[in-house]
Amino acid sequence: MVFSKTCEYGIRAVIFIAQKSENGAKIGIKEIAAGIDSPVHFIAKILQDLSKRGLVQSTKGPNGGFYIDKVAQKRTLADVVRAIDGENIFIGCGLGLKNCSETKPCPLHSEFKLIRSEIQKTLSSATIGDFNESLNLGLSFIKER
Amino acid sequence: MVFSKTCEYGIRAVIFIAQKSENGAKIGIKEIAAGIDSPVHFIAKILQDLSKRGLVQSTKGPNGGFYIDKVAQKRTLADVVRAIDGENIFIGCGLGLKNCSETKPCPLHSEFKLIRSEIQKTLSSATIGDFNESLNLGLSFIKER
DNA sequence: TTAAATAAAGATTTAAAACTCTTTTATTTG
DNA sequence: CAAATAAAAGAGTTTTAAATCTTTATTTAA
Ligand code: FES
Ligand code: FES
Repeated sequence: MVFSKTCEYGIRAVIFIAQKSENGAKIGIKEIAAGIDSPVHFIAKILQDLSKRGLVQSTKGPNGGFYIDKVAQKRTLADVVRAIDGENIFIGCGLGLKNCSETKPCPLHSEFKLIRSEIQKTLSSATIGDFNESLNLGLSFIKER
Repeated sequence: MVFSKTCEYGIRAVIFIAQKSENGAKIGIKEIAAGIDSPVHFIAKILQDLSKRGLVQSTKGPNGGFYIDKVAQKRTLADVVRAIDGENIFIGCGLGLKNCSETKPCPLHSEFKLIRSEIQKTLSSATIGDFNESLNLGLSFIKER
């Protein structure tokens, strides 16, 4: 809905890695793909990108994989979304006008502002570190079966 | 962001027709396309679909065009969105899980529920009739220039 | 009753998103 | 150092969304 499929996978992968890498463990790409139920190479691409931006970390070679360092733990899901889908969801007009503005508002401008700020609040108050396993306790799910 | 481009055009077209057809006038497809700044044939397709579903009305021939009857005036933007983009925005999981449910919630389930209900509230409380010109008074815009 | 106007329908093209496959590079370990 | 492992990079394919073009059907009015 709100996010591209790429972005949904990205968020789920980040959450998955955060859950699993709590104690410094590294998670291989295949395990991640299985864990969030996504195509292996597709999520690999996404993580490469997030890795360049420092939102996840990775090392190659045996026992390599993805993890999340102290710094990245403090980043938020808003950063992840911004990295993948860009700013539009945070600032774009709901009716697709090029510029959302107070001076030339669309008929739903004030309503969309509320919606966007709700989205913004949700995503920017959720740090990546919030999703580690000990906080999660198996109460939530990032794949179906 | 939240809607497909098709849906954005659709909403804008419906609002435009509602604004212009207040006194029973009919609006031609070219005028609509110009008025909302969209490709003529593309919005034509969208309106054909909305027309079949009774969300707008149309007549062919000279002086023909699109308009909105009494019944359609009472329909809401939620109906328009549902017709074009389907239900997903109202019920779908923000992280793309097949089924959003309380029993198997994603990590952001309760937050997404708030977002969705905000969207739902906005769209279902805006009737098509709300957008006629006399209410609008040139205070809002559905195209840039 | 014919010509013009207009939407409807259908077919096609283009562009973007989603997904896959292959090769390369870095790292570890024996 | 060689072999194995794992991510990075790049190229390619498929699918879906967006946009365009052409033809047909309906309505009006001269
Ligand atoms: S102008 Fe449309 S949301 Fe601000
Ligand atoms: S399960 Fe994700 S929003 Fe409900």
